[in-house]
Parts: sequence; C-alpha cells; structure tokens
Amino acid sequence: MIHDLVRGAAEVIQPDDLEKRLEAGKPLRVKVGFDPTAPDLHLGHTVIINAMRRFQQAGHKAIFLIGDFTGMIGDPTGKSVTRKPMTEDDIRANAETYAEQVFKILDRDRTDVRFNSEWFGRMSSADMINLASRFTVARMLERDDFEKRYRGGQPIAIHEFLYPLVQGFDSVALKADIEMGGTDQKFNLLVGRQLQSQNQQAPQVVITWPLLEGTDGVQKMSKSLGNYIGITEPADDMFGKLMSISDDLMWRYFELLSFRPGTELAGLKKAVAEGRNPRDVKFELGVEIVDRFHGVGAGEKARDAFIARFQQGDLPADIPEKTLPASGEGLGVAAALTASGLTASNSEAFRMIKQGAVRVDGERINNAALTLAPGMTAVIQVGKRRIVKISIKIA
RNA sequence: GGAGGGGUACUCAAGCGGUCAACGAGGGCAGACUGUAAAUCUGCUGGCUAAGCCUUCGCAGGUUCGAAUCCUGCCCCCUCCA
Repeated sequence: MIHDLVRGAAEVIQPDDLEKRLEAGKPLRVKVGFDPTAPDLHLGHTVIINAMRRFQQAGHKAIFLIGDFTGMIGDPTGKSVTRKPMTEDDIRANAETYAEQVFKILDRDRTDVRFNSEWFGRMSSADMINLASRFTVARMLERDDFEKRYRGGQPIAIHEFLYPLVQGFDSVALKADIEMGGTDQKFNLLVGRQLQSQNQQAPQVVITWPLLEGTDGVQKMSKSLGNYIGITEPADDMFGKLMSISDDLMWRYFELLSFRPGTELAGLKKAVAEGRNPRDVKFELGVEIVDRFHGVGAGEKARDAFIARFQQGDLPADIPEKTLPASGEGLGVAAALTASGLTASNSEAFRMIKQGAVRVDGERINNAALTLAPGMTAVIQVGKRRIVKISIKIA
C-alpha cells in the first residue's frame, strides 16, 4: 500500500513516520507548492501531481499551494534577471490555467487550491523578522547551492535566505502532514519540518521526487531544452513523442507516470525480458498517458493513427492545406517548401532536396529546379514529420 | 578607484592580415538501419533571383589592395587588489 504511494520517490523523511500517519487512518494534508509563473505543464511536472493523486485516491487531501506571495518578491535562483512583478490578474489567470491542466489528473473534490499571500499578505515586518530569527545563517549555508556560491565568492542576496523560510512557514500555516517536491527542493522542505516543530506542530513528512528525464533520456525535461512533452499537446504528437523515447527510459516513465500498480509493471518487465516486443509495451504507456489528457479512447485512436502512419506508411488523416500563389510559369519546389512553412528558408529547402528528404505526392525528388505547375495540387513532405497539402494558384 | 582577462554562428570553443561563410565538439535537421525506437554510420547546419552573388565574428569609425584578425572610441561581462 505505502509502496505504490511513494513508488519512484527519491527519498522519504521519515518513512516510519509516514507509515504511522497512514495507519492512523485520518485523511492527511499533502502539500505541494507551485510557482505562479509559466503554468504550461509538461509530463515532468506531472510526476509530483500524479503522486498527489495517488494520495487522494488513498483518501487524503491534496493542497495545491500557489506561491503568489513568493512570486511577487522576485527571483529566488540567484540569477540577475529581475522578474517582472506579477499583477493579481496575472496570478489569477495563471491559477485558472493551472486548474484547467491539473484537474485532468487531480480529483477536484479532494484538492484545496491555496495562495500563500493569504497569510503572508497580512504579515507585518516585525513578524517577518521574527520568522527570520528562527533560523541561523550557518544552517542556511548548508543548502548546497548557497554553500557553493558562498565558497565560490558568488553573491547571495539576503532575500534569498527568506525563500526557504517563507516556504517552510507555508507548511506551518497549512498544518501540512506531508510536503512533496523535486529533489532540488529538499532543503526547503526540511526547513518546513523545523519551523513546524518550533510552532508546536509535528514535523511534516518530506517526500522528494526525481526530476523526470526528457525525451532525450539524459537531461531533465524542460521546455527550454526542447525535450519535453507538454500536457496540452495534440494526442498524436504526444503519442509520437512517447514512442520515440528509448526502451530504458520507457521503464522510468512507467514508474513515474503510470498509475498501474507496481505488480503490473513488474509483469510487463518480465514479459519483455522473455521476448515481448518492447514497442508494444511502449504502446501501452502511450495509450495510458494520452487517455489521461485527451479522454478515454483518445489513446487507442492515437495508437491506431500511429500504426497506420508509420508502420503502414499512410498519410496522416488531417494534413494542413495551403494555397500558394504563383506566376504563370508555376512555382519552384524550393520556393513552395518555404512558402508553405515546411522549411525556414530557400537555402534550407535546397539542402533538404539535396539530401533526399523531400517528397512530392510520395515521390522522392532530387531536382531542385523542379517547377510545380499552376493549378496543381500536391502533398509535399520534408522528412517524416513535416507534411502539407498545397495547391498552386496563379496570383 | 587601481591592475588584468574577455565578448566569434543555437551552445561551448578555435582562429589573431589574405587560402574564413569561419577548425573542432555538442545540439538540431536529414539519409541509411529499425520498432518514427535507442545506439550506430553518413551528410547538412547564414541568406539569395543558386556552379554566381550578398551579409555575418559586441557597437561605431579608421588603417590596408584586402580585417574576425591591426588602430581609436564606446558598450557589456569576468578575475584580482582597494
């Protein structure tokens, strides 16, 4: 029971304590903090949201805390880029976007959405200083990145010391039983334990979750690295990206993203070890994930489309169409590629043609000087993924 | 305030008067192989009216037949000292 609740977790502090609280049978308050910016979630973010949902299903209460107060102060990461202060409207809009995305996973009835401005917004300076007095600089410098920067002579702004305190105090205000976060959050989560003890609360159980690797299998999933799978992506794209991950990574995704019980995963692993094609198991992963974000049935549809398209070589069902203007002599292929958005420039189009990446109505072409006649309609593609149906019209 | 180092293409990083659209690595894209796997191998990776031409090396000028490379000014970053 406890096993599947924390499956894949990096660390649980303290496991006995967690066990004891679970056995007590009372609904626990499971807190997770979210940044009020960029509510554009990808599968990496959902690792922890999935964990929240598992707790919900076991009868507990998820507290979705939006750090709006924290967000208003500025940037905690020590970079010099100053963050634009967010307005209340921004924050409300972001919260709504969050809700829309997050409730595809979480049970709305068992989720409390809270904002930490509720308590920090009315805290006085005296209170804040009092909070700061509970913690020593030496203790603060135990945090990895502070320590490194301090030793390395890099600046640490005073307010950065306040973030862990603020986050920790959130746990006091919310009387959290459990707080979860990424492994990079460990220190902050532990601060919560200390502040709770100082405020006559039992220190929360801390559960850290690994940062999910992106589709490249090496670096953590992130939008800026381009190795992410966004939860609002179209079903076919989502499925396709999941299929392109390596077999090794597939197990990692199963562990952290699937809701299948651990015993079932063990069964799948065994089947593959005994010769089942990992591809088919990956299909199951894809179906489960796509269903989650696009509704039951969408996963199988995406899988079938995938099979038709890539195993049987069919064209996708909905090819974007473009009408391109041309002079009386027609339009050069390269120009057509660029005009239809398949290539970024004519130079790139030339290169693609030279490399044999371009097909017109399924025929690979080598002649960059080829001209498409006015009035004609053709399906042109660059590589496996870029595809458009064009019609040439005399301008 | 003083001393020194540096800003090169998506990133890192060579180049230090012509042979530089700029070595190399990473990333990305494409081809082969496949399971659209991964790994591997190969090619490409500024633009254009395309075997030719045009614009790029922090910014602005200058020297020169010719500059990413030399000179001047400016902007920005880093290190050490105070």
